[in-house]
Amino acid sequence: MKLSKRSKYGLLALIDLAARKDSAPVRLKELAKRNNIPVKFLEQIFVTLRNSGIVHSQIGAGGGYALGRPAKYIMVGQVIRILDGTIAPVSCISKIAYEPCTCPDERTCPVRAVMNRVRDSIVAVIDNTSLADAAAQNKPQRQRA
Amino acid sequence: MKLSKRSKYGLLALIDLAARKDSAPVRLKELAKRNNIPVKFLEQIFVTLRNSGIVHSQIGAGGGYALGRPAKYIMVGQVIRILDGTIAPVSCISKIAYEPCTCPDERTCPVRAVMNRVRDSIVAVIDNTSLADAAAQNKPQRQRA
DNA sequence: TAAATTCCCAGTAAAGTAGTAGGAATTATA
DNA sequence: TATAATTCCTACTACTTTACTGGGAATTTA
Repeated sequence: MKLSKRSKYGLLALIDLAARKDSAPVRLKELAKRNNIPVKFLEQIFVTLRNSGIVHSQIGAGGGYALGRPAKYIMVGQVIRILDGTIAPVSCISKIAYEPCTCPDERTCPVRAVMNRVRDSIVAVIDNTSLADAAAQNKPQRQRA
Repeated sequence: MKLSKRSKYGLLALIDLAARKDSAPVRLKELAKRNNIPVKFLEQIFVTLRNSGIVHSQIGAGGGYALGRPAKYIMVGQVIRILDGTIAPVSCISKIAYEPCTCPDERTCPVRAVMNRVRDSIVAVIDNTSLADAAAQNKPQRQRA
């Protein structure tokens, strides 16, 4: 049930982008440094994100990355699916990456039934949380003692 | 976000046990065959389950495994934790296997915050579904066209 | 032209996953 | 008591995934 570093790093950097007011391109080096991520690894991650349209890039000196659309329209779930592949805990319930499993009868498989509910509950969170939501929730922390 | 085969196989076999009326020990061979699981692999899994008290075993001819307590008191979540380790998508929110992560500030880390909610939603499902529930829900299927 | 940046491809060490293999210990039954 | 059936235990292994690292080409700004 683990989130890969790819997704974790990707989300951290994207949320960092989302927290900015202007949409000027930000250098990868800066994103990496601020979030304590190996630069070359983040580079790979951002190429993938760019190919999916999550960010767009500006090459050359003074270049960098910016979000491809407003942060409130980029869902955490979408980022994870792009970077990690499917969300489904077992491949036999995935819509985008279905693969049959080895259980005797998929239609009555009780593990499949439970995992279906697990998947739904995960999706309910990550597909309803945008980068903007995520960026907002660490700033105005709920009151504390 | 994947469930390992270990957990999947373990759950399948346990739910199979849970679906039986009598509590006579069942041979591993039979459990493996019925659920299409490599015997030797299932053997390893059941040794772990036995060490955790989920099942108890009877050695020798005519021996086998039986649930350690009634199926309604064994939660799917407990089995997964035993076989796969922690549930938490990131180790920095795990109570049983906490490890610091690399983000600049764990207290305000937005990824951590989202993953906390993901973890809670997963746990809400798997810690409220017993083996008995799982065994029951494939038999009396909700009405179908 | 020089510096700064993204882009692209390849390699790699370590860990995790999903098993296999072989045999010792224990027990029921004939 | 012998035999067959079973669990128990340890070790090994092939494969895949993860998390990087390295080198350099292409592009743009100044």
